[in-house]
Amino acid sequence: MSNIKLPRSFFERPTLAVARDLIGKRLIYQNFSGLITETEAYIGKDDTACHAAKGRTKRTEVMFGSAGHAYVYFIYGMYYCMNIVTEEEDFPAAVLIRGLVLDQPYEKNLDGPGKLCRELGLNKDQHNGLDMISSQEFYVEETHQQMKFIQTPRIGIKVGTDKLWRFLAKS
DNA sequence: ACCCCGATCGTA
DNA sequence: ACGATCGGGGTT
Repeated sequence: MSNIKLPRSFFERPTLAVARDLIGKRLIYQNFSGLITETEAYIGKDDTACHAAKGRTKRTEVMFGSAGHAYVYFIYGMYYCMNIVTEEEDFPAAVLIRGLVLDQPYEKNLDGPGKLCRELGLNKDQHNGLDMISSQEFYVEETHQQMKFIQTPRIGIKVGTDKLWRFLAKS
């Protein structure tokens, strides 16, 4: 069991590679920990499904910042979704964390980005913009799980469904 | 000041 | 497959 926190260089890579490689890594938040089982990539201004496609605004600002920071946004009047910023500064991109299997209670499945944030208590006020590299209670850890995965179109969006930018662990 | 819609969820 | 839900992002 390695306790190696993923370094910023892990997130400063192409977003698709980060989204793929996050499958099977362990997300740590306070007393919660679990394996990431589902991710989606949102990549730059040319990706019409990406919030940053409309440009740099107050909401999307963190996506333009440095990699390894949390981008947490509010949606549907009642849910939060949590992403990790990727790539170089000023290139707005992030990986949405859509699925997590908790270690405790054993293999509790958080399948869905809203459920995941609700269960962990992640929200915009407290967590948007947090640096997941310098934090000691909110970060991603290396594992040596070799999880297989499949790629599919992204879920719940009306545009950009032509891209296979969703990564899902194979069970 | 306001309008409109959404990177969802739960139930059917 | 669909309706509930409603805050706030982006624009006026």
